[in-house]
Amino acid sequence: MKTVQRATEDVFTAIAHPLRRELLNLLAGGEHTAGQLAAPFAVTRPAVSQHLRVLLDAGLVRERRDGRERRYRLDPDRLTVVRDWLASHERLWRLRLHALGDYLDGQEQP
Amino acid sequence: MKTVQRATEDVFTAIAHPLRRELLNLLAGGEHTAGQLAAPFAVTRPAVSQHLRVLLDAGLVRERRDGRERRYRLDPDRLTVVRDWLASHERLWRLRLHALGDYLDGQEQP
DNA sequence: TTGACATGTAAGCTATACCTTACGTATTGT
DNA sequence: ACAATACGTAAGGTATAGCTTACATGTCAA
Repeated sequence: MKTVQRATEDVFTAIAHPLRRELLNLLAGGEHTAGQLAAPFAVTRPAVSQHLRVLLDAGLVRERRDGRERRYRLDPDRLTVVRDWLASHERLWRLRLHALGDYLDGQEQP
Repeated sequence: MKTVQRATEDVFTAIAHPLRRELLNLLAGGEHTAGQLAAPFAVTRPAVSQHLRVLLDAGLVRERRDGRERRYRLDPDRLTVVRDWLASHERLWRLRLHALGDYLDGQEQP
């Protein structure tokens, strides 16, 4: 019986919400203040603040205090979790394709 | 004001749940029946069935009826959504690293 | 110092994700 | 025909995600 648990700091959960992905996209353009990040969206500023918290907990984003502002920047290291999962998946899939190809090759020329 | 909406068939949401990722991992090993997919987990069979539905809606998995069984297989095409998002992200980040590198190069040798 | 600003946090509401048990529906074997 | 099998779906409960408004905190500027 596999038991599966979920962590608040889960990267997959963090990138599941479209608004959070938009925030990451903005941050890919460089450091931004909380206000700059909140401005483009229809939701309230506290909502964005809470989304930023999720990204922080997931380790995707770092915070730097600068006077009365807080500047956020991307920390893309933890995205490797996603890339690795994706890569292992594609590797497995490729193996299966090869197996299928070999099988078909065997059928073609008996 | 950017408005952001969420779709049930969202791939990112589908892969957010660890159990669903486990299911995809199993399916990467080839076609499985619903029962085979449910067996390894601590949750009930209907729960797994509902997770499979989410994966179906996201287009990550296909269903084939075979007698009284249903066989599921991976359809990895839609994973490109994730890979593309990741790739564009890494591209942007690489640009930023280059920009930073150029800046530092400029500083080193004034 | 005092007021305006930038921001996070608290409290509370609503929608929904996720689980369970109970049931319905084909399909297979006897 | 009948019982067993392999499933999906319905109904309902509970936790929590995600939003809002109201408030607290720290900083700048006059």
